[in-house]
Amino acid sequence: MQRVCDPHGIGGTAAWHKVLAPSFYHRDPVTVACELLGKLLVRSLDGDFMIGRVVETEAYLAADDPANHAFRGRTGRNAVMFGPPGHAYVYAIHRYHCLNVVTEGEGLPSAVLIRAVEPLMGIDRMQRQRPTGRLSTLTSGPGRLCQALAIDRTLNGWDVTRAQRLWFVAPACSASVTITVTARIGVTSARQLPLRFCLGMSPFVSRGPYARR
DNA sequence: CGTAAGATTCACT
DNA sequence: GTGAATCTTACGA
Repeated sequence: MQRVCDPHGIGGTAAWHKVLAPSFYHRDPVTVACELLGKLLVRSLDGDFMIGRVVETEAYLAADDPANHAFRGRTGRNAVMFGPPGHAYVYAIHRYHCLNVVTEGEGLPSAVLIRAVEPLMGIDRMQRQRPTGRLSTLTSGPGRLCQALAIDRTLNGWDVTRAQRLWFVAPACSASVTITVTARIGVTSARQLPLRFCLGMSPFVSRGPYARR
């Protein structure tokens, strides 16, 4: 079992966080999307640590999901989704990037989009990449969090189970969470499917009644 | 090679 | 709520 120390004590005193292993991602995207809520996204850059708590995710299914980039087969852009689970699928949209984690594997092109995190650590470093007056708009959106955490295409295909550059951990202290399920944001097809998952009442989500301005 | 579309964000009305 | 910015990717000629 791989572990990483939390130098700032996020998650409680003397916290040791378990790095999420390949088996965590080797499941269906809905399960992974729900279980990623409350986990910590860790970005290591130039010796700095940036950490955010995952508060909003979306699942993109391998079958019968026209909103999935892989719906019409493998292309240069979506190739990572056809690879092993636990790797980052990063793509560009307009001026921004979006971070996904590949799930399932076995040639099933499914993934979970990370839509929002709550900034916990390395906030000064995040603000350097994405200057905002308010903390509530620093990482509340898929493009925003990638800008704040300096995530771009150079991380496409990156193995997020190795605790280098970009990875996820389970906090040492975690409480049970309430999950709100809604339709996905921004997609132009399969708008009805309930595949967006938010931590209940978190003000750091991108949209919804609890999103802070 | 040209063109259209997009899992976004921001400024503005 | 609406529209523009902006740029990569996909696809057809």
